[in-house]
Amino acid sequence: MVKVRKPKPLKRADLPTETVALARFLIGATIVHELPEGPVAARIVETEAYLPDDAASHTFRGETKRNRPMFGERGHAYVYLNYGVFWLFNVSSEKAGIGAGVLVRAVEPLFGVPLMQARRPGKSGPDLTNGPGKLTLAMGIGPQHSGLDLCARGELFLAAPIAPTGEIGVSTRIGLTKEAHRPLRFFERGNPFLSGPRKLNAG
DNA sequence: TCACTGATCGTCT
DNA sequence: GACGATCAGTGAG
Repeated sequence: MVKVRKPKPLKRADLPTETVALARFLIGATIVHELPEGPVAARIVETEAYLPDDAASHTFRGETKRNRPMFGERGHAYVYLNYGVFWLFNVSSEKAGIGAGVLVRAVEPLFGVPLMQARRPGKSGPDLTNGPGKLTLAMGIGPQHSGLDLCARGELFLAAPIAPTGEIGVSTRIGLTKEAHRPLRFFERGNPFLSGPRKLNAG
């Protein structure tokens, strides 16, 4: 009988206290979600940093009811509705009182792939999770998780990498109209689950 | 492989 | 009342 050890949440003390450092740190880390149907887990392969002085960030104009989680201690979830259609998943990244976060843009499924496919009918392979709206759909992440502590053993949390992380590439962020020139997107080079145009993934 | 477009709605002005 | 950290589908080169 093989015992399967459940992954433990990352300790908050292990997370970098600065947004760009955290965005890099999270590449390769694991997202675990205990769905009612069973557990799903995935490896983060692409992130974007949204800084405190960043006009592209939701926190730029100050704290509101919606973006409050981004002003919390690092390691909390901020989930919001984008274009009225998709939920996007972020991790708060600085000390309490400073509004900043890291957007998770793409993941590589590790466990529970059939459950993910059930949530994205007709999709398979990279198409399952290679975008910020796709991965929340596949993994069942939604508004009910906004504000959740991802360093605590709950239904949704972050865990350490289960495999070595490849070389990290850097590019400009995707889909922005403001501050689009800043090199604040990070990704594992060569990973097939990356989002965005091919040329951005060369860097 | 890239460019373009419609869908859709909570949040803030 | 306008906007947006997206996606899927379509059509051109």
